[in-house]
Amino acid sequence: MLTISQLAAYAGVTVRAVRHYHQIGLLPEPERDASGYRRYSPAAVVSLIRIRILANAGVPLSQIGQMLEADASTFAAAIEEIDRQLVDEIARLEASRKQIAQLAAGDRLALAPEVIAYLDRLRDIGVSERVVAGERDSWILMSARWPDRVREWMPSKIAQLDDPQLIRLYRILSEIFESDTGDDARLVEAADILASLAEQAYSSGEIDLGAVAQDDLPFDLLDALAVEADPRVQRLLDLMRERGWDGLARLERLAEPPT
Amino acid sequence: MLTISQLAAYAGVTVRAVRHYHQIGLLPEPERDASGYRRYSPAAVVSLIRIRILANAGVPLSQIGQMLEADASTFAAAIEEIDRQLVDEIARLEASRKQIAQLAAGDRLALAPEVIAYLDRLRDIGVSERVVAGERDSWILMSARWPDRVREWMPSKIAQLDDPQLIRLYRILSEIFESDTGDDARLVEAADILASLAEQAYSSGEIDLGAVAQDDLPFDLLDALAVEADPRVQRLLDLMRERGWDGLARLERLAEPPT
DNA sequence: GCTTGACCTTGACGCTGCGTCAACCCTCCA
DNA sequence: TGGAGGGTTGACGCAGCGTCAAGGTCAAGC
Repeated sequence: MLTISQLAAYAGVTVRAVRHYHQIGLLPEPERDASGYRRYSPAAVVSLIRIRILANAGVPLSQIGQMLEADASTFAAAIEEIDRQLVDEIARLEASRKQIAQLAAGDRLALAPEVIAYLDRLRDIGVSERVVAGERDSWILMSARWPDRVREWMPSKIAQLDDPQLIRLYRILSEIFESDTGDDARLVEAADILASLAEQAYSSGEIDLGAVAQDDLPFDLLDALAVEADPRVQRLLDLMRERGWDGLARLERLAEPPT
Repeated sequence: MLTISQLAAYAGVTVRAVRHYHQIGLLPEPERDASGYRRYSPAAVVSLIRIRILANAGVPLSQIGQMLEADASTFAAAIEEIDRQLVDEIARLEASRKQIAQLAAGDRLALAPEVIAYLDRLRDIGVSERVVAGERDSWILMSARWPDRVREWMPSKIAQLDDPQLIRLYRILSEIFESDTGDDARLVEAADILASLAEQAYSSGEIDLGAVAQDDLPFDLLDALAVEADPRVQRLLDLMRERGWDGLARLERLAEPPT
């Protein structure tokens, strides 16, 4: 007859594990000796090892009991199911590794390389860090909402940065938000350029980001984010409304031009 | 300003998860409105998404806070560590899949194919199912204790089954344990053969399972297992002692032959 | 006979990342 | 004004044990 620690040692598990198996009814409680100690027969070692074989194979403890009693076909089906779950879990971890590799590859926010390129391009044309940070946050939101489509959109966004009007717009915005003064004339100028660009896009039938913009991620959120970062953005929004446009991240023509 | 459900929806997580992040201090609690509701700024969406990016990459929540504040090299080191853990975990699951494949391959106890072959061989030479089951349980214990070495030992074990004396021994044992009578003459015969085989092995310098037998897995356990399966094994053990041998699973010559 | 150390007992909390009630309050809309 | 659909805190549950806590027991040496 064996004590619990001997049993555990033979089977290569901890005493605590054995007691746990008793608790959940996986391994039957043996008789106790006079002092209340559990006393095990050698056969218990075999039972315990069989349990561990299944547990090591990834079978949840809650299923092991049934599996040890099951007939061959039931057993095989259960095994297949467990294997499917293992495959899924492995796939999930592999996906995590890819994510982590992206993070390690310099970019701490897992933005697509195209977005990184876009932000770098902004810096190249003289856009201030503050404005770039605002753009970055916006693209973080966009990437979270449309992780796949963002990469498709970037080439045209990058191409647009060749437009001298757009470059001028970004530079003005940089100057405004780099300074602490409320330079309203600059804001008006920015609004004019923005309205002009919107007009061009509208007449050429170009609809910035496609139909996705309709309902799903309110572009209002992006605007609100910008306003929060710098309240002067609110003034810019107002100026745009005066010019017949609603929003900023996504411009929409107002139904009725305000009086 | 956003409610908690809007925040959660934008970031693609559950409300419960957001509250959990508050609880563990990962996401700062926002101001409450007059009725005690949490009200979030748009920037909170970005914070939350950043948290999720790391979490999805397999970073434990407890580390995400520090990682978001860490400098580049600390961050990189942490990433590397996480990746190592992911690799380990994947390896563990792959190992489980191998185990499971073995189980699916017909053998429900994960015995090495060599052991299965040995047991089949026993059946072929006419050994009864009961005795084979006893052998199987013994090899389950052996495999648990020496998972790698068992496979090396089997070829010689299988070769030994060509010995007519051994075949005869196994057949006698089968007859004994298949019948319900206490046929002592048969037991004596078995003991004689066993002693003779032990003598041969001893004189040829063959030490059954090598030095492993010394201390680690008491072969007494195997003997006790057999006695438990059928008490008549005890008589066999006694007979062997009379013949100067101790044990059964592993025979050892007694220092002093009993009087 | 006494101490000491190793081993046994039950009971309970901790870990991870939330899911899922429960019981109650707030807001908005028909 | 009533009901649906938000929000709030608090608590338990999940898997598989690890790890105290607070004792009782056993074998050995003095």
